[in-house]
Amino acid sequence: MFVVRREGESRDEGTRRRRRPEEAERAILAAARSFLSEHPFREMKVESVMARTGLSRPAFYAYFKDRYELVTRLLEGIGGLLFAVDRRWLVGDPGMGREESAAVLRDALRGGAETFERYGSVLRAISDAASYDERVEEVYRFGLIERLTVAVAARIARDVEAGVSPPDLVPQETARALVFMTERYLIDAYGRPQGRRARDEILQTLERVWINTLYGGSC
Amino acid sequence: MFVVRREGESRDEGTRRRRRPEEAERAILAAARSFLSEHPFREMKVESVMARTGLSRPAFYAYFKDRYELVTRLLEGIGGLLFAVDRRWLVGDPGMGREESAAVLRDALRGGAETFERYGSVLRAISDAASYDERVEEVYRFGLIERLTVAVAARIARDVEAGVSPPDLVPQETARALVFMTERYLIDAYGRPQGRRARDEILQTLERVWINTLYGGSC
DNA sequence: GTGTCTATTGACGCAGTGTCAATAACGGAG
DNA sequence: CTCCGTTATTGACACTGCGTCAATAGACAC
Repeated sequence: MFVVRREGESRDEGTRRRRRPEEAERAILAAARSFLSEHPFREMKVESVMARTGLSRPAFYAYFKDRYELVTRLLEGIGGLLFAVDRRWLVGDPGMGREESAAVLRDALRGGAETFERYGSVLRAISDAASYDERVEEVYRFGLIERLTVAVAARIARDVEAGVSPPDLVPQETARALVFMTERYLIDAYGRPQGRRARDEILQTLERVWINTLYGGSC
Repeated sequence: MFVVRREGESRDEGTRRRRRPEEAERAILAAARSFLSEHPFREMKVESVMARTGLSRPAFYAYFKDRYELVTRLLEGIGGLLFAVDRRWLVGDPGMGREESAAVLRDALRGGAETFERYGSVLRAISDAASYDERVEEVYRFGLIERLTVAVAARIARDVEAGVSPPDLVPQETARALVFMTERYLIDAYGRPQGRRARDEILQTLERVWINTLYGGSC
């Protein structure tokens, strides 16, 4: 007799299935992503993630310390993306002048928005988890958001220095305000299963706030 | 013999203390405020709040359904303040022109910042709790933040109509972005026990973003 | 003093967590 | 094909914090 088994299919009663550790870990991460695309972080119990893997709840703890470590692992890679898409503007030379600076910034914002469009549910989960757990807060708020803020502040400082942006701008504070706005606004737009709003209006609005603040008149 | 008892002092072994329901409720609310001025919401257990009242943990449930109802009650009153201080700008007539609109907006932002300076720890707790509990999310995100957004959007729409703000502004989206920014930025600045930053820089930054976005050129 | 009302609490069951010793699937050696 | 060591997996346990309820005991009226 031959018994054909497909991936994830349960076996005859009373038998287990054994995977390579790396494979199980990836399965758990995938299960978490899948769960978060349907439910908010507050509903993510270890049990409900493991139900999507065919493994038991205790197996989870062989791979992750707790669900906070799990979401932290989901952030890996995504965080880097946010820097990557912004790099051209972040490290750019303000010598290019207002018009070109604004154009490059526009590209960076478009890239950021695309990242949120793709990974919105995970980013929303991390942002939520940051208020649940000190270590997630460390990684997200201080490791990612704050690092982005510092990079943006440095660029703003150079713009002020070059006379492209008005001199009464406080780079560190302005950067913080703009980064916070972008984070919250994009999570709101793309972080929920249901309500995805008009892409053009979202980008147009972000561009307007950033560009008028940095490259508008001193009014 | 006379025994002098001060408020909150424990009595002889084995005796209880009985208060008027209203008094007990106020004591619990005060204990929660006090706790939140020292610890983040994630550490607020029913037990640790009740420890500050001299009452037992189960007594809590005679007054509140759970800790989420507790923080919701803490928001009452504060939410109204945020509307009150912004009222002059929110209901104002854009016929006054850019300069005066900007001046009134500046006042509104100052008022909002003062509210956060005073109630920062509670507002931070509510904002955190909103990701823990659906009902808090309802009250805070949709009841307060969204209502503010709608009011701001209405004012922006009038500004656009009057030609005070540029015509390519999307009122609803712009309002959302600005309100989110202000909320997160002020919670960051005033919501933690430790780090209160320079008041002037904070206000100057908020003003700049709002005013350049709404009353700056169309750039 | 006696009785009534109700604020208060000890004790319970529950949900979800994190751990560990025992189990059994896999893979290599013979 | 069989044996055997490694280790992925899990049943069962203890623990934390929650929400409930019947029983207890202050306060006040008479």
